[in-house]
Amino acid sequence: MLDALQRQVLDQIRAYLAEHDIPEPREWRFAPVPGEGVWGFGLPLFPVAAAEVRAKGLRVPVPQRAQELAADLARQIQTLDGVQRAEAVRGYLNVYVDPHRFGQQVVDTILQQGPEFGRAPRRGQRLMVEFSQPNTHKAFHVGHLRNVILGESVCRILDAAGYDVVRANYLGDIGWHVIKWLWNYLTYHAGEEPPAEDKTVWISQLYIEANRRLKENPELEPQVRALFRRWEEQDPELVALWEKTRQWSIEGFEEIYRLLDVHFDRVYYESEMEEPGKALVEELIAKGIARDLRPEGPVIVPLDELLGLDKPTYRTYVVLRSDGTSLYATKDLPLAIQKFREYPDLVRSIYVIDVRQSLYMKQIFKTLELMGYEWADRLYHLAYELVLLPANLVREVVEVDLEAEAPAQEDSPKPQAKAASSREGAVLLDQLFREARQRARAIVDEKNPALPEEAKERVAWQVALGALKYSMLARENTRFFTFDWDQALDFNGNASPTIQYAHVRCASLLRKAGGVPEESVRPAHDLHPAEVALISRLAEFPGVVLRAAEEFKPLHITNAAFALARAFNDFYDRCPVLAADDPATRDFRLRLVAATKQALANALHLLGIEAPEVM
RNA sequence: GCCCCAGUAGCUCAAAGGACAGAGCAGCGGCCUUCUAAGCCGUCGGUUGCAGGUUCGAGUCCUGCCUGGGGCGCCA
Repeated sequence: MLDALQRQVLDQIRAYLAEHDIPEPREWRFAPVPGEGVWGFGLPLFPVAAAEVRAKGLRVPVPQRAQELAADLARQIQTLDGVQRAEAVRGYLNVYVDPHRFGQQVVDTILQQGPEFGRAPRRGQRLMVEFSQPNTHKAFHVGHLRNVILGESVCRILDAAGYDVVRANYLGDIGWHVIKWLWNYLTYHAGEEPPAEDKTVWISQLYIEANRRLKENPELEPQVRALFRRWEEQDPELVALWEKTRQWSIEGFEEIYRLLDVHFDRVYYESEMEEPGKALVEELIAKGIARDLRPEGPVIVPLDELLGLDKPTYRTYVVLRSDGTSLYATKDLPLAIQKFREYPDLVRSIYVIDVRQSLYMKQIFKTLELMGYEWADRLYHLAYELVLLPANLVREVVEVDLEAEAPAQEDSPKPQAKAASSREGAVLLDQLFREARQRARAIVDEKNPALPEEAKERVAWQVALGALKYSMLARENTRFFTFDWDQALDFNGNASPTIQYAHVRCASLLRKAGGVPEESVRPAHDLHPAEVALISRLAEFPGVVLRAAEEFKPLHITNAAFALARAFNDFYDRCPVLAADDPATRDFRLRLVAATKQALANALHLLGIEAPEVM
């Protein structure tokens, strides 16, 4: 928001450097100026000084030269309109701006832009984000949650950064797990229908049951294999059942997506990729990219060999089983092609998939490159680490999903035997949601007993879901998330309720004031340090959004949102608004509060978290 | 054997090669006849896994180790 001023400062610096024959650094990056109650930006001059010393062979220590340059520049920049003060401090050029003048600008901008604040102009560039990718006929549990929450937030951030985002889902609607499920259904549950509620639970129970039966009676396996053959032959009756049961799963997923406030623009089905995939494998063989070892072996793509790499890098992978049945790789290749056929203008095709598939993703991308697809370099694997579970939860997950992602070792990282963790089936989503809601509800009852019942329920859900989402987003994508009730549902400190609460406080103030003064106000009072800090946090926000989009990191948004909430709470504590000393101060502060409320809401929106009016 | 990720305060985590490594939780001590205390203030807490190197400057980059996790031709 200080962009224009920063550009002017840079122009001055550039002119100075040119005049003194000093090489320009590759990149300029301003940092906030340190100190309480001041606002501005600083620039380290060490890189410039180092470059000059090197270029001219000076015998001056770099820090000393940096300080000299900073001092020289400070004198010039001091005179720029909008600069309150410029000074050289230990090699840094610090430029302070007038918080009265720019504070007014920041507040005006936010109030004028409203929900658009923090959003960049449209770029006219489209990208696709594929995420969630659940398997039908299986459970949806806490392990799958991180993907959905991360994917959704990244989409919102990219959209805010000006991209047109296509949200894609890819359903694992066929494979051994589906056939096992159908076998169990046909043999033991023929004709049954899932309950209207909890479809997913019912479906996952049948899946668990199928696995249990096969584990206890391995002699039944030929039945499953026979069923798989019927599927391969596209037995109409079986296909009809598959379609019907798949729909049950899909309805269950849609319910979960609705609860999470997630939606998709395009859904691909794994089953649709099978035939194109097999055809593609033949093409790969014909092109000499794949090697057909059938019937003794599978069809492989020997990437390292094709690329002439001695060191194992891309290695070799299998694209088709020796019996001609398909694998993930068989289907991922045509899927990538299909995406670009539908959306040839994608500037990026992003896959939100856990980090264990990094090598596999590289293999797929490289194969497409070898096939000559010019868009292969636009494919991007957005990797995230797994959700770990405390040891006493792990067994339950394995129970739920016998092909679980969770490491099933008793000594998995950080086992925590907390009472809250020992609940039965705590990892299933509906139970997770129920527990979260209950915990939030207990706090709402305690904090705000006067709230009407309906509002309490709504707030409890907003808080519960927000806490869950925030706890998963407020960490580096590449770090493990160890699920823990007390931590995921911690409502204090660096957590979403703190941010929501700040939003509520803003709302409350504005309600009591009876609205926001409409006219722009230039603060005339001495701005309190807490006010200046709050304003500077507000001004940072649009830049944070762009950075979060560049790096696909909602973490930057959580950091900014929490810092903003803290700055507001500090302001709230120290600066009376309704009872301000004079009407002008009150008006400015009310507008500042309204701007803060808007910024908090916009930040929460990017995280997929609701901003309540009351709590 | 090769590759990827992580290692920062007691715990969970931040920190775009830049100013004194910061938050939260936990602990201790304060602040509610004044806009919601889901808050604020203070305090305690650090050899950033180890050893070198590059740089004016390294938690961040490079090399080598250590520890933990993950991946590596018919799993998904």
